[in-house]
Amino acid sequence: MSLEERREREKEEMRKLILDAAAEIIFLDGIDKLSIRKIAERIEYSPSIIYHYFNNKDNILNQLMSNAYQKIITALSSAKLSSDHPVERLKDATRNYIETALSMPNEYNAAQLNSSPDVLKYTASLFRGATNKNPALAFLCDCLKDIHKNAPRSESEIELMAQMIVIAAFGLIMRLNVEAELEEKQKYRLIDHFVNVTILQMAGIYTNNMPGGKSI
Amino acid sequence: MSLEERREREKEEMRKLILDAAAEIIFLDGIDKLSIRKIAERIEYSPSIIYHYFNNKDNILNQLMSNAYQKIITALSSAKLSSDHPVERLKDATRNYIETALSMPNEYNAAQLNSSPDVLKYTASLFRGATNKNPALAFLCDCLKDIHKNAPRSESEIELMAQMIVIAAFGLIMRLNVEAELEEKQKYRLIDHFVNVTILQMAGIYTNNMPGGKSI
Amino acid sequence: MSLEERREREKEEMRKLILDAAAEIIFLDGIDKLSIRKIAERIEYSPSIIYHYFNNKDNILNQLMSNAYQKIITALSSAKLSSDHPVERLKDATRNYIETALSMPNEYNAAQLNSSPDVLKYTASLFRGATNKNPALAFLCDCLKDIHKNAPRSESEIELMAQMIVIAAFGLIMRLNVEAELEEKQKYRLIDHFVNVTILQMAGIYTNNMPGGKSI
Amino acid sequence: MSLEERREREKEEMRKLILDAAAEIIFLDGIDKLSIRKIAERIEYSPSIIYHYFNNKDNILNQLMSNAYQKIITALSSAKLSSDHPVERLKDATRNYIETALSMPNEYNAAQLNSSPDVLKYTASLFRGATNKNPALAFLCDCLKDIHKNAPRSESEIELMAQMIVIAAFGLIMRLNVEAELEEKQKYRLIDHFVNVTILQMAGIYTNNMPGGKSI
DNA sequence: TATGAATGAGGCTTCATTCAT
DNA sequence: TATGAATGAAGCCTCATTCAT
Repeated sequence: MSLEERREREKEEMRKLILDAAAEIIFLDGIDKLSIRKIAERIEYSPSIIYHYFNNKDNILNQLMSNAYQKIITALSSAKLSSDHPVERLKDATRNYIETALSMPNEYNAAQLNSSPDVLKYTASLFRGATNKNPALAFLCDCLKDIHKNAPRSESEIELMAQMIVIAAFGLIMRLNVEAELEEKQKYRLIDHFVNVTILQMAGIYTNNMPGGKSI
Repeated sequence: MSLEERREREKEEMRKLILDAAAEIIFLDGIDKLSIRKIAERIEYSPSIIYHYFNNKDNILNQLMSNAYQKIITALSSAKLSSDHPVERLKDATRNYIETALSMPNEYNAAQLNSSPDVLKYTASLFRGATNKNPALAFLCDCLKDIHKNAPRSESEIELMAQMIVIAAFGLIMRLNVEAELEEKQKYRLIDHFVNVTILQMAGIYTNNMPGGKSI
Repeated sequence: MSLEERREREKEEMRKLILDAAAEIIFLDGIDKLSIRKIAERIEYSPSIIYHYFNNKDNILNQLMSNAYQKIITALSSAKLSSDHPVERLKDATRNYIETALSMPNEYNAAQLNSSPDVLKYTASLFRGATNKNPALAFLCDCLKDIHKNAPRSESEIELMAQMIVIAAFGLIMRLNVEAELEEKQKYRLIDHFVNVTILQMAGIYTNNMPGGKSI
Repeated sequence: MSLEERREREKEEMRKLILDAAAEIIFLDGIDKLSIRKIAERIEYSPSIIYHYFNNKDNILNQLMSNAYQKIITALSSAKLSSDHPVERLKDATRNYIETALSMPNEYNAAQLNSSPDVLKYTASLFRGATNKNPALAFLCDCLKDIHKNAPRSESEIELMAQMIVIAAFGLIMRLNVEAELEEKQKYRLIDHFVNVTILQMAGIYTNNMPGGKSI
């Protein structure tokens, strides 16, 4: 079986090569400039060969989207051990998530705006019970439970809270990508406020008062 | 003048026909699948005639975007007079906004995800001082000021709050559009929670406690 | 008949209007940018009406070409009376011709490069006996005969001489138009040399020696 | 390598096929009627395949122009060794040049009337010092220097002379192409006169007298 | 006389995909 | 496994021309 294994491995490498090239093109030119020809050019093969590794262009795109999502999840989990205090963990993770997403705007947009089942498998967050399938939600729920451990909420309440946070973070990232000309300073002002204030409000922590205004 | 008037009316109708067709295509296939050819096919005219009514494809798109924008603004302002109580007004307006946006998903997406200056002129919300240019933000700020009239916040704090709300609403709408297969029930659960709880948290109203859990 | 006459006059005026507009477009944008629509725009009528005055675009073009040629001929004849001395007249006329042609490069090119019989009727210069049809040749032949009146050449010889001059002048103008980036100074150096030396050589006047080199 | 070689050869053949078709179209309809579609039709392939062999339409045109240029240069240089006597060489070369040009009228016209820098690189003849860049001028200057070696002229005078000859030859070729209906007999009469008389006059050889009239 | 609507052909070009080799 | 040739559909757009009014 060694031969077949090696073949499979080589095939896998080629697939990766193609996906990387595609990712680069998307990063540089945007998703609708991606074409089989451009991929072929970049990997220095002929366009036709790509069809040996993927059925068609959509296939490639879907693979790509899922991969992008994986990256973000990985980034998220790096925050898992960051602090004992759940609120700190929540803030760290959110900031991580936002920054990772902003570092690969095209893939993030493409993945998060893609409605194909292949991609939604990874990105869907709104259905009831999504926590069990979606690591980002799962992580948030853990934090939220921890935060409210003295006056426990129902699973359902916690999930809704987490979903609202995910939704809002998504909105922030998306608009920052769209309004790309925004000044850096204002960009970080918004992110800071989101992480330091808004999330905590959504997590049900803050009272009436803003946090002393110093961060504003 | 009757002749000329009738002609003008007919021209306007044709323009509307074209715009409707375009909207439908965007709705079905997404914005980057819109083409002059597809529009022509749908209205059962030759492609060239479209250039009789619009200078070029971008023209059509811009018209479409600004129409979408108008609809939303109209929806918003209908909430203006809805109630004396600012919290109610806030909730009404948000719900209105969300529902209007969801009623024309692809136009909304197209408008809100478009980075061209022409469109951003209407949709940009994140820059400092956006309140002065963006009616949705302006409306939110008015409510927020009213809500906090007993312990006034700075203009800047209020704007940030409003921006966070806009961002979150945008995130919600966007994800609902992407996860279009979501069950209706869950969809309205999320919207209700957003309008009845999340917004109020973001507006700095709610304390630690959820509102009795009745809406969950 | 007064009514019909007036109608005809008005029709003629419209035709002129159209031709003028066409000429202007050709002058500004070059001949292959000429279109019925552009003409219509310029005269502030609808494109269709143009077909009331001309059968088609080619018609317009042909009319235009002949007109351009007429202008040049007119310019030529202004030299007719310039001097008693035939050599001076020859030089004057040639310079006039060249300068008029250079002042309307697009029309000149278009007219002179057009092979349609309608235009050739005016521009053809090479056939035997062309002198009788072509005023430019006729004028040249007159000068040449005058110049050589002491040792008369045959009509045929004179015509050949004139044709060579016409050909050469045409070559000069054409290349100056093509090599439009040429420095002004060099441009006039070439024209001067052509008028002061080359023509005289072709007219059989000069001997071995250049004219003292002062003009070079 | 045989496979690759054969492929390359076939590719070259296809390129030639395309260029020939283009030349034919230009010959029949003029340069601004050339289109990818027409070429495709003529070679009985689909339009898109043409982009497999050339990057774009301009590419094809440029190839065509430079081929035309090469042909002429080759024709010219074949006259280089034709005779010891410089006057004979001058006459031979000129005749060669004219005949080569007339054998590919539309390519010649297209090349010589093209104002794009890419083409002018090859065809520009009027600027001061053009002799150093333009083989045709260079060849002429060599002859002229040789002819006048007993009473040398300045480089500058020689270049002007050569330029006048080039201009006149260009004018002759061009008008022969435009007046394509001219009788063969008259056509050769003009060429003969140009080569046997006019050039020599322009080269500063002939005196007052025509060469015995025998050629007329 | 004059118009606006409409078309079909044609302009360049890019692309996903198939197929023979 | 890999290639190059080839196509047909599609992208945007311009134009000459016709026709009903």
